[in-house]
Amino acid sequence: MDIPAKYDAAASESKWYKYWTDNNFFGSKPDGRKPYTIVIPPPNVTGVLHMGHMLNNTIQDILTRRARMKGFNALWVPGTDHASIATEAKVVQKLAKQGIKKRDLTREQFLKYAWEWKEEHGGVILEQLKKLGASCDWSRTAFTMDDLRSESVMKVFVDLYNKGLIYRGLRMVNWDPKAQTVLSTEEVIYREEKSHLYHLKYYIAEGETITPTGTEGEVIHKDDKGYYAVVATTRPETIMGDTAMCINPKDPKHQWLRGHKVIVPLVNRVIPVIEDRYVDIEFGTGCLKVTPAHDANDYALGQTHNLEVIDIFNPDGTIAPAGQLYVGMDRMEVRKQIAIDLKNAGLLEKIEDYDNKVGYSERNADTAVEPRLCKQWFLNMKHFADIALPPVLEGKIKFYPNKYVNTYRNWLENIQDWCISRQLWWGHRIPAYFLPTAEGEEEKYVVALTPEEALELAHKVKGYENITIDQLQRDEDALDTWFSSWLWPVSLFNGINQPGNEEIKYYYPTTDLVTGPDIIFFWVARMIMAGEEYMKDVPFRNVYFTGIVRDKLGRKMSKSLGNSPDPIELMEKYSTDGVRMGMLLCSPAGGDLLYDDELCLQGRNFTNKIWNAFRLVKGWSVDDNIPQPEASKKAIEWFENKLNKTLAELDKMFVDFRLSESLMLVYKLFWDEFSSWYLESVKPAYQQPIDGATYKATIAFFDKLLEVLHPYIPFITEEVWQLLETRKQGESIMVAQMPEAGSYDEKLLERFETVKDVIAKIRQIRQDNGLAQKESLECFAKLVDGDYDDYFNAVITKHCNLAKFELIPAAIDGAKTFVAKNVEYYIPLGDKIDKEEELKKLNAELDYTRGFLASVEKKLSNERFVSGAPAAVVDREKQKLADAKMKIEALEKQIAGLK
RNA sequence: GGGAGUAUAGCUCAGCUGGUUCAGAGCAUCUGCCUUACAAGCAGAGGGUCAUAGGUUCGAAUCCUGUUACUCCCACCA
Repeated sequence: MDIPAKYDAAASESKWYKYWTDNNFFGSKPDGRKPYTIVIPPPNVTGVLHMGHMLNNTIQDILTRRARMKGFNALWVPGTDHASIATEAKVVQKLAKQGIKKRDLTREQFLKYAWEWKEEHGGVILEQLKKLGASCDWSRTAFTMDDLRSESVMKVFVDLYNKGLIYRGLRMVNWDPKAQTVLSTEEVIYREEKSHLYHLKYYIAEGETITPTGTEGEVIHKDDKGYYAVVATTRPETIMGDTAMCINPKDPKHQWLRGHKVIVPLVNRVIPVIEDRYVDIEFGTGCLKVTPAHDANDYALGQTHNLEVIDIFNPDGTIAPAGQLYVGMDRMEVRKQIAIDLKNAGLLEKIEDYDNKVGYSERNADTAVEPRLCKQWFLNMKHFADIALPPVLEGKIKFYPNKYVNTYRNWLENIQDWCISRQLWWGHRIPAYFLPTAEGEEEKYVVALTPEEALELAHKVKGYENITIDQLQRDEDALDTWFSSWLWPVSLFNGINQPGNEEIKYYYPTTDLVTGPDIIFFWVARMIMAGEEYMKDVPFRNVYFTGIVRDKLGRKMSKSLGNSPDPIELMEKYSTDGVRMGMLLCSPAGGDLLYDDELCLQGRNFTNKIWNAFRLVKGWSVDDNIPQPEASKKAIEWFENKLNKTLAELDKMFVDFRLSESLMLVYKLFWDEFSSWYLESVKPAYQQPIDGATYKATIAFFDKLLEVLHPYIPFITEEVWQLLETRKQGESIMVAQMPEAGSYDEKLLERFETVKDVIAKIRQIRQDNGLAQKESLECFAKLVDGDYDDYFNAVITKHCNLAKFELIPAAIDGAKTFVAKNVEYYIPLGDKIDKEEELKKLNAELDYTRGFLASVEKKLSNERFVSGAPAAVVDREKQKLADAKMKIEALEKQIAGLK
């Protein structure tokens, strides 16, 4: 066979991916085997692959491929998420470029554009996953807005409404003025920002007289215009909505204000001074302006003190007519302008610098969220917290790393109701139908799957017995995207629409979930809720939380920093296998990962190593008539044991999701143990044939190694596996059986470690004396104590090119010498030996050993140690003592001999 | 403000219930080698008061307490 010197990754990748899909190796159907199931965290349908996806999906693919090879019926279900806000924003943006405004379109027209966009850009990310080698069952590709999923969402909404768990309520919610929709509390991220505290003068209303109360520490402001109080605020633009000023009743500074009224600056509205212990006396001036319509805390104050609510903002964040001033201006502009106007009016005392935390939309980082009072749909979360907490606390679901259990519990124990409605069109439209009502009358609605059913329900409402279907007004709002994602593990198997069907029974609960900790609340927790609610069982057994991919300086990867490499380019540069390895090499279990291109290089170098080992083995000619060399026989026995031990260790690591470590383990197995030790032990001399038995064993080992490596680096392993032996059409490493860990002899492995030590020392002597490998040496062994272990001598002979390797009774003078275990080794080099140098070395070792002996003796002479420590520990120390004494004796003899 | 986590070699990390995996791995560095599988390589070497101060113990990287630094999550004082 003609083997190219270089491995052509690109050709191999497309060839084998096609081969796998052509043979439907990724497909899964329920059968008699045990299932292994992963559902993909659905990426945004219009998204592109980033480094986080690379990591996440590499891990999922490793788990899936390994399970498949372990004999499970492995299924990895792919799909995409409609990502309501993000996608709608993109579509709006695109339309804006064409001069089309969303508000000029009907819902149907807009959705037509949105679907076009989805068809055009959707699925790119799935193609990219294919390049990564993802072994998803593509025939099952789902979309959160496809028919089955949509139907599931509707059914669940109606069901939860009927159970009384979904309700409609007027609440202070987080409003995104750019997307013009409400957000859930989880969708708001707070950022520290350099801001200002504006100190504003609120004059006491005309006619009010001030009498100091005489309280110690009282602060009364007065100027030529009268008495005034100072309010510190970060948001002067909201003063038009002020309906009270609030002080702490215990605040000594402001006792004089009690019971008075003050005038809102510029607006000139007279508002009461109210008292509430909520106000922090120490913060700012201790005076708080209360704007019930635009701050959650102020709203709560307004409720207790029965304050008027003046909403001064339009949905887009501009000032509404109710604000009276600055009508039509954007809130941020108003903030600047009002500061100037206040100053000019002498109403601004000062401006202080202040670090403030401002909420932003998670999906829309440049627009500050505005607290706003409006009517929305909510899901009662108390019930869901109650059913979702036990499975995690009891260990029915395991989190890796475990620390997230705390995070999870904390969230569930302090949960707030979930605002599930969004003022968007791209999404699942809420199946609620409003009944016609008179102006000012309370709203009435029914919830049903179809307009027809809604009409039936409406007819049962008193006074609506005769309305027609046209009079029903369906709610314009869509549902939060996560309201469909939370059903994912159930809806993918149609478990909502067709409970108890064959697929849901077989695949549910799924096995592992791989995702980022950033969506533990958004998604993981809610899937557990939905799973428990609808399947009465957990949606998955294990959740593996990946870290966040950072650059090597520890910064988050972001578009704006430009420190995020393009995954596709990486795969082209380092090969897909190389990048997969690179991702995994830097992902410690439970920590963030500091990504560096160097790691992909290391990965690519590894595939090259495999390729070269393959070239070596495949280059051998086999002669069944020559006897098997002793060295080969022993090396095979050793490697067999080594392999079994490693396989056992590997199994353990996978149980604990220690994937990065597992890769390092097999990396070393292949590179060090197999290539450097095993192959060098069995390698025939140049252009000499290899015996049949050794060849067969070597191929078998190689085979197994490839199989073990396949989940990590699927392409090169398939390529080499296919070439290593004649394979039948339709065979593939990805459906081969994963080698099982057999028994192994720990003692034998330890003995071989000594062998490595001896070989290394002889190599050192060669190097020190400039002796080429071609030049053969003689080596003599002298037993110091115990039994002589010559089991692997043939291996030593082979590695070190020894012409003679014998056991002798007495020391040899004037030879290079070293001690390993209980044997002294002598290598006569004639006059080449440098006595001075040798003595120096031996003396140094002698000194060290004596020091070591002293420390052991000290320990053993400590009676408290001897009596307190377990017998086994004491025995070990005694053994150390004996070994050291023996070694000292041997060294002393050698030194004497040299002299 | 509440909580969680981390601190071990230049870098990234292992080191579980204290004692032979006790000071380790990979990468990087340095020194030899173009030795017919592989220079994208081979053979070696150096490098750490285990953040810090105490404590428990015969014995601590490991357990406990304090301190410091960093990271993350939650809450949100205008």
